[in-house]
Amino acid sequence: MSQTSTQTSQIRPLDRAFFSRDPRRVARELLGKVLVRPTAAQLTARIVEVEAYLGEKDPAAHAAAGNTARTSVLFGPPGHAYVYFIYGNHYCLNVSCEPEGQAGCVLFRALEPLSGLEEMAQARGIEVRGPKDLIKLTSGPGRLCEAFGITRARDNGCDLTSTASSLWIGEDGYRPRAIRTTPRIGITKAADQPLRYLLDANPFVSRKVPVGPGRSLP
DNA sequence: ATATCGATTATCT
DNA sequence: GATAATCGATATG
Repeated sequence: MSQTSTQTSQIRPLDRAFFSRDPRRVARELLGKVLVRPTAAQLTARIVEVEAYLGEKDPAAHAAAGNTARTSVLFGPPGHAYVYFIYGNHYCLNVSCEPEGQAGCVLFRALEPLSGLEEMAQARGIEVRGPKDLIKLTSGPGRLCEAFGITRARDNGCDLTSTASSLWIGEDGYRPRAIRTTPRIGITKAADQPLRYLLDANPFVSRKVPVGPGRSLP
């Protein structure tokens, strides 16, 4: 039994207005929603950790470089997939937010797999034998993209509000209990702002939450 | 348990 | 030419 299963498995898409808002608001409300890849196996996974990027004025955001070939999707209409390649190795998935012209987005950092786990394991190239291995499926922005077969060539610009898309976001009635925020992971600029959102105590989040104010001995 | 490090390439300065 | 919204392996306590 998964951590966040629900009675029905009916999944309905989110509308464009949901994404046409401040990325912080979208990030918070995206927790508990479901990412869907309609393959034969029907890949679905619950969103348990995301980060907000605030557009051109956010030094940590790719959009800070302006509207370029790489970032053009961010400046387009909301609800579309922005996929980029990083460290010569990994893809990361975002969804564009705010009205067209504004470049805010939300990065997907961790998912809890719900269905199609065998196909995810195959895509990840790992064997699932216990809960520890299950976490390695979709816990981390690079891992979840590999599990879902997400690449820039295939998915960048995809409309995530349409069930006709090969990748979309829906909701199944699940309501998160406790939501927590922390600083964003792996960035150097604007690293102090608490723009990472996660489901508290969910085992699939990519890193443990810092305990308290970092105290070190003098 | 945490720390450090190498891989590998698109993108920007 | 330097850097990067990461991962997995290896080293060390």
